Amino acid sequence: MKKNSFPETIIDALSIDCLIFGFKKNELDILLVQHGEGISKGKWALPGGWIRYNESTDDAAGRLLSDLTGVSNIYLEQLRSFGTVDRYPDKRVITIAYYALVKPENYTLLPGFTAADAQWFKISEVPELPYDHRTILDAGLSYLKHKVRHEPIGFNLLPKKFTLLQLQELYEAILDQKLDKPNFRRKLMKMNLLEPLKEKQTAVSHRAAGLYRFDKKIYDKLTEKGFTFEL
Amino acid sequence: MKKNSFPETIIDALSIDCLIFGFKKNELDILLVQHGEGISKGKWALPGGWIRYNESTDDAAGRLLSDLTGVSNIYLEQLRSFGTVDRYPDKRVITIAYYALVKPENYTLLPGFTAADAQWFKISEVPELPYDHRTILDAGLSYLKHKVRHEPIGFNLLPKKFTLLQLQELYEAILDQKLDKPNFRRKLMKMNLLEPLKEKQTAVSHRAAGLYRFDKKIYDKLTEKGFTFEL
DNA sequence: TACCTTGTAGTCAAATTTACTATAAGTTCG
DNA sequence: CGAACTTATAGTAAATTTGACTACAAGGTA
Repeated sequence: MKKNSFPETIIDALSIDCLIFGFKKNELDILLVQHGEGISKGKWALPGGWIRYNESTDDAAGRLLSDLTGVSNIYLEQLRSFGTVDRYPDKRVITIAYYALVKPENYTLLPGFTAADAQWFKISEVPELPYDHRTILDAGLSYLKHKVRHEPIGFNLLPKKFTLLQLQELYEAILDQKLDKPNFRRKLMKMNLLEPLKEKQTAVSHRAAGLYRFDKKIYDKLTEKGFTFEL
Repeated sequence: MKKNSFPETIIDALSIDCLIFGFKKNELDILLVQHGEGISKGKWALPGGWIRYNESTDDAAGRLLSDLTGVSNIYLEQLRSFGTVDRYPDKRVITIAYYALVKPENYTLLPGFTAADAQWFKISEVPELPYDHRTILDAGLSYLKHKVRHEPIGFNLLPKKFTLLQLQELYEAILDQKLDKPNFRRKLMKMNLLEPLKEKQTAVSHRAAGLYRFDKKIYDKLTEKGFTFEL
């Protein structure tokens, strides 16, 4: 194919916007950046950018994400594109939205970003967003809510080792409903999806819970045999 | 916003491709068109086209669909975009894939199309497709398989009035598995989603089955009350 | 040691699923 | 006409899953 001679050249009718979700203190968070210029100056918005001629859209989203967090092995998937005529002022831009799930280990932003540039917000405290970013966020939230029940992606929001209660509280936050502890526990355990570690919680002022790990290899093996994750 | 002075101008780095599904004779079908020019000349491919500056991507997909079928009230939704660097030869083009579900009533193609231009293919008999169209088709099929179990969209592939067996056979074709007749029937009926008509099948060489209709208003009302379709 | 808090096991009725059997209502063929 | 056939529709019963609980264990704190 004809390669563009300036690989940094971008496709100007098409952008990427990222929904970067995190989970801490039993709250779902989202990472926003502050715009330095343009009519949305000073407003918090979804981090985004442009696609270069020599990178796939997936790569472009990955690059933007790693520019913010410095990490590249983060769960990242396309949501869908948003293409109404008037979504962006001044010129026609269609955007492809991606969503990412970030573990607490990767919560720190790349040095160079200050709290004035990029910041985690609780979902319930997201400020007014420019363009159609609120629409994109709502679409992402509702997709997350659905997806988390049919695929084991929630683990990407927890540390590598976690307790069953942490997992339950994650689900309660995303699905926005209380769950019964013994029943939740039993359901998960019956799936044979979680690998129980020989470790326990430390530094807690109550009986320490056992730690578990999610192993994608186990999940893939079960899936081959016809297992489907449902919660 | 700055309007483009030539509304027919298209965005040249971005295209639309449509997965148009149909269902007949217990087989899932897809509509393909034959390319008249370019390196894919003579090959059957997904119908597609370009997005104009003054239309949303949804509208562009609707326009392409109605150009083929002459009908505009067809179930149509975005799948997702495909944006690898090399997916299209000669220049960088990212495509947004849409999928549509077509009722038998709308199976006839618009006059002007001959069998040489556009044609329904059984899913199991789709020829080799150009570019990444096979990837797009597979993504659409797997999404359809998932979606049909969680939302009542299958009805868009059946005539307005249908029997329970027709519905069951539709599900069997999409999910690729046999289902138990009495159990399938009971499950559907318990949802109170299907409106039984006072009519029966005609011109069948066996006991005529009752006809049913899917009413989106009923579904919306149930959904408000917390009902979720699951099969 | 008493008393919190959270972890983990177990119980049991209700609801749902699964795998069937049975019967009804038409058609077709001899 | 009636036996054979096909599909429709109703029903049944065991097995499994869900939902709402109770009970007890294992720490830590005062």
